Amino acid sequence: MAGSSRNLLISALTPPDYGLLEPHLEKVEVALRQTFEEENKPIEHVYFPEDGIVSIVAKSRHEQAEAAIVGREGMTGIPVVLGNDRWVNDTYVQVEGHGLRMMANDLRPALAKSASLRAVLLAFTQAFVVQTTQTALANARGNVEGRLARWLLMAHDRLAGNELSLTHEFLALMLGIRRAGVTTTLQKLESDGLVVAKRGLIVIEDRAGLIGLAGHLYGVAEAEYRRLIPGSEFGTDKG
Amino acid sequence: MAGSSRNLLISALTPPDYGLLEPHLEKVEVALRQTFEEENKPIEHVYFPEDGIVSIVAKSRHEQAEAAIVGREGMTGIPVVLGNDRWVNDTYVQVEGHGLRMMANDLRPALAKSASLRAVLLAFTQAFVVQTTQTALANARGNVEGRLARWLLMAHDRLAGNELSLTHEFLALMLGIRRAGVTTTLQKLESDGLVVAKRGLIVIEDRAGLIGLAGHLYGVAEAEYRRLIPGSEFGTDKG
DNA sequence: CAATTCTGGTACGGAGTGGTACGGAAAAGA
DNA sequence: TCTTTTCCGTACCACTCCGTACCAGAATTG
Repeated sequence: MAGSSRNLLISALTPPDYGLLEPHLEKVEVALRQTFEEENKPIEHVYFPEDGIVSIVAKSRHEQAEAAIVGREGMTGIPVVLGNDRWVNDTYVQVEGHGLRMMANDLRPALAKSASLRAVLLAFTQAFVVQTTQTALANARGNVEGRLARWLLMAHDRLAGNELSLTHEFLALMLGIRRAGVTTTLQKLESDGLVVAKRGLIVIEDRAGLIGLAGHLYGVAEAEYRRLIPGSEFGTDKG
Repeated sequence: MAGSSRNLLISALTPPDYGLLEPHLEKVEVALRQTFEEENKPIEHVYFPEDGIVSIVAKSRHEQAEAAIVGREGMTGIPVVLGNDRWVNDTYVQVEGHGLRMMANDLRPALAKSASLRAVLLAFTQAFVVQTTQTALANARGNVEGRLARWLLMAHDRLAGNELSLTHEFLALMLGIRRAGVTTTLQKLESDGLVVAKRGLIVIEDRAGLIGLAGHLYGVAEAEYRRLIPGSEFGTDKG
């Protein structure tokens, strides 16, 4: 409504709330693997992506797996919204892009002042929680093919085009599976005409086909987001 | 501090905040499979367990898997704390017990009034989010043995004694695995002296041994809880 | 242009798990 | 007590996926 940003949270703010944040928002480009949050380090900035994808990764010793991804529909810095300054998850850029950044210390007083700002950011927090619970479900019940299809769809929702620039190795790390498993599964998808895979690049060709493969693993979190942040058609369309 | 409840959130409230809630709190017994939250139905009550375990289950069509459990360290009704009235996850009693209940409609004005109440409940929300992300990690990387050990430990943290009354079938549903897988894995644990399993009953015998089996899958979420809700030794001790 | 690193294709054995099913023992109900 | 239901022990097969490894082509660096 107010903010003229491609970020759906910013654009969902009322004019007064946007006015609270606007003086502190800074347009930034973010590079691959740039880190926003690290285990038990104070979070300095929150980030509202306009393009690109950020991964929230659950860790434990040397094991890791992605719990959620955030793009132009959301923000990083959930702990700040929840009144804390850190958590144990890592948050870093998975697909480079640009967006709006502000200091966590500037967000805190704005949150304290405006209940309507809290409402929007806590609504997104709920959508985020649902996404992590759906990831837990997908990891428990889904096979590699379905989980990969789910990931590609979630990435597709958050990108401007159909091209996705990342390596098999990184994708395997996110899904918690073998790199070779990503390779062979992508070949299967490619032979079915759903994607085209090149070195460091995956092109989505048949979104409907991917939805069929992902089946029930995809859609619940996206519908919850649309319910919580009305006005956007996130996940139903491309843009 | 204030509330004389076994529930750790209630007892972490300041006296004024406890005073806000106390007129609305109602002591209740909850029975197995009693439901607090269902997909897209308005949440009527929030519940602060004093004993027993509540499961938060992510669903999608006919697939389901547990995303988190809540006992006397927490509460149900996360969507209410986040300013909404429903979500897509089911929440129901996994191990019967008792606790304190209040109407969601009575919690909302209290949350609006008291920033310090919000702070406590949002801090728990963060601990809850971390638990779901750790579940996603465990489901992605852990084998059945480790995931079962993790579940038993998390249940043990939330129960008064060492006895856990539930069936293999139900546990399998929660972990998203076969019922037969639960049976054979429990036998393995029993032959190692970690648990004793009877019909509809599991007795924890060797907590340290279970921690060894669960390895890195257990502990991160519990440490985050202790950091966020200080004063309790949740997870480090029994009681 | 040469050397090195990165990335992806392929292969093999094997452990783990799913799907399924049957029967018996324990508990609940008649 | 008898019947029915619930719950658990066990078994078999199939198959997915992991761990690991090697190599080749692409990209990057010197």
